[in-house]
Amino acid sequence: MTIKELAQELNMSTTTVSRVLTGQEKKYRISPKTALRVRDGARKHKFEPNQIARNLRLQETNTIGLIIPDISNPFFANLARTVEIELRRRDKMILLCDTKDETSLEKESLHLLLGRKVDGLLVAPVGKKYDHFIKDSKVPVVLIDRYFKDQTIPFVTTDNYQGAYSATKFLIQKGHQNITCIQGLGHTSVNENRILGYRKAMEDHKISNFIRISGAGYSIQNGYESTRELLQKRNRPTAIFALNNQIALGAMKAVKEAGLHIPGDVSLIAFDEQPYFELLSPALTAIQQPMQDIGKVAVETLFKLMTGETVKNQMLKPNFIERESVKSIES
Amino acid sequence: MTIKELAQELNMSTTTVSRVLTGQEKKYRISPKTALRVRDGARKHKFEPNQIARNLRLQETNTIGLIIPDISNPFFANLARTVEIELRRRDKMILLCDTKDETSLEKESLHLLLGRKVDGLLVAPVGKKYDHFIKDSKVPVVLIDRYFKDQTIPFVTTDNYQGAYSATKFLIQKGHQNITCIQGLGHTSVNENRILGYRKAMEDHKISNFIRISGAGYSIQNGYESTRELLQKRNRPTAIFALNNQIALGAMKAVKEAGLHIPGDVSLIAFDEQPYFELLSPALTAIQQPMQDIGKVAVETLFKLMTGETVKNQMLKPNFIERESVKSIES
DNA sequence: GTGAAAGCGCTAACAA
DNA sequence: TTGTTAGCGCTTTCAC
Repeated sequence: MTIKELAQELNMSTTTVSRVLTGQEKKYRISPKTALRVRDGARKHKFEPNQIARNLRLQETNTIGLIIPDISNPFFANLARTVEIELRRRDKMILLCDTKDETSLEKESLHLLLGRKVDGLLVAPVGKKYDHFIKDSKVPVVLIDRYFKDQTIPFVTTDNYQGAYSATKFLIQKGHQNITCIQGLGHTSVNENRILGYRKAMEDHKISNFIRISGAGYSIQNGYESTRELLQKRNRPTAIFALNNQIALGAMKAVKEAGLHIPGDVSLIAFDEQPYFELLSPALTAIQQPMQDIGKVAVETLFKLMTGETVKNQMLKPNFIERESVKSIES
Repeated sequence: MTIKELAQELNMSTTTVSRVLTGQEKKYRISPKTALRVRDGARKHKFEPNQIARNLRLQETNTIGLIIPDISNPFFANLARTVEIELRRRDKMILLCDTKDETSLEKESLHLLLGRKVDGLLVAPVGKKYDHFIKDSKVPVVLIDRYFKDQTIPFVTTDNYQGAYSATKFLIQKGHQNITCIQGLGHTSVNENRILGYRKAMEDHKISNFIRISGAGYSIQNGYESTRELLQKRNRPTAIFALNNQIALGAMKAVKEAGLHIPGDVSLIAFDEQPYFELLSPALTAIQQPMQDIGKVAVETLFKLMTGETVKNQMLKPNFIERESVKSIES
């Protein structure tokens, strides 16, 4: 059923029907009687306005594109959930794209979304290139988690530098010196800042000779393989700093398979927190990101952008959770 | 830039432009020269056809609605990922709705999606009511994970009965009798079938007097609270069967907090498999669902439906993974 | 208080 | 081989 058919049935113009259905009866002083008839008719026929037609006419879709690297990574899954809830409150829907951390898929997603005339874009970019966001995107976009240096696209993220610094410092204070980082994707801001924090802590404590960075990729696989290699080294690290939850998982697996123990043989700290970390063997010491807040603030920022307000970048504070995966070393 | 503007600039009709841009130049025998000019012009101006207008005209949106109860549950996050990949291959996009397992939000989502004229619906329903899917949905829908008995909406799911039966049988063969189930949402088919499998195994082994079902909800919270209660009982179970991954997590947490041990004090089996299960303390014995297949088959089924083919329901086989969370009891 | 009609950007039937 | 035109379903300007 279309608005035209409904109007015909009620013997009035589509204009009138449209007006009451979009809540403008006051504005146009439509008689209560007419309004009632319209509403009744609409209900009776279960009339649901065709949003596509509406979108075309109004030049807005009430749809936001969400571009993330991996929805099966609990970090992003949780983020997606918060975003969904926040957007629903504002009567917007999500078009979801998973880029598998591939720039080509990211570009494709961007154009697909732009073609569908989304009103805004929330994106955790792959991070390798960003020209497409600068040049092609005519709609407001806010970056989540990862951002681009020297670019003006607003972002909301965790203070990764700070988080990594305090984790590394914690290890050092426990007596560790031979601390290796297993990193995610080297070109992402997230990774860079975590590395920077790690590096700075090492330098501040005069052990920059021990700085080692290994691996590439935010995956269980990478954590696993990198750790396997590390464990075979002559000068095996006493502590591993895994730069996300997946890497930490892979690292644990490798240690276990090697017949070694955490923290007895190696200590481990993870960036990211997950509900099951406290149940692992041993319970994992971790840096928790304020995920709820990230999602909330990102949506708020996007809406400000869409209404032309000025926005500022947000760097939210992480939270250190000490558990059992780090051993004290006597010096 | 619109197709009209582009056509004007090229001094030809929108028809011609449209035809070459939609790959119909052969069909209409458009001269190669013209086709080339169109393509060049489009590239030069970065023309991207307005999909909204296209959708309105074509009466199809190339969009599929995905309705799930909780995207932060890794089971559904993984499902979403597979679905995304499969749909992208077919040039469709996902509109994502998270219902928080609330029927009201599910209904709302359905109408929102219908209003946006999605071409099809993939839904893991809350399961309490389903009238809205039967009556209101004019587009093809396939149910994932959960389904409705006595209804004709096609579904793809795991053989939950079978999975639960074999898990229970496994426990019994290890000498357990006092086995309690912690369930998810009682009204879901998933839950019912798992309970049925559990029940049948208990009955087949003449220990139906030990049948106990506790809890309500697919959450960590529910697993935690239910287990706490169970542990305080005089006749505490020797084994717990957690009906999903979240419940299992909560159960482990409660056992740990009570100062007890798995499997020494209680054995535990989880429905669902997660990458970290093997790293928990102890490694969790689990029933693995073929998640990739579920997503793939669901998308295939939906497409058959959309092209008018006949489809049949699918019940995929689960896989039992024995690890360390079950103790043998001497009789 | 209500309605006629234009137009959002595209495709396709029909015409040439 | 190309173009004219109607129309997808809605909102809104302008007119009454």
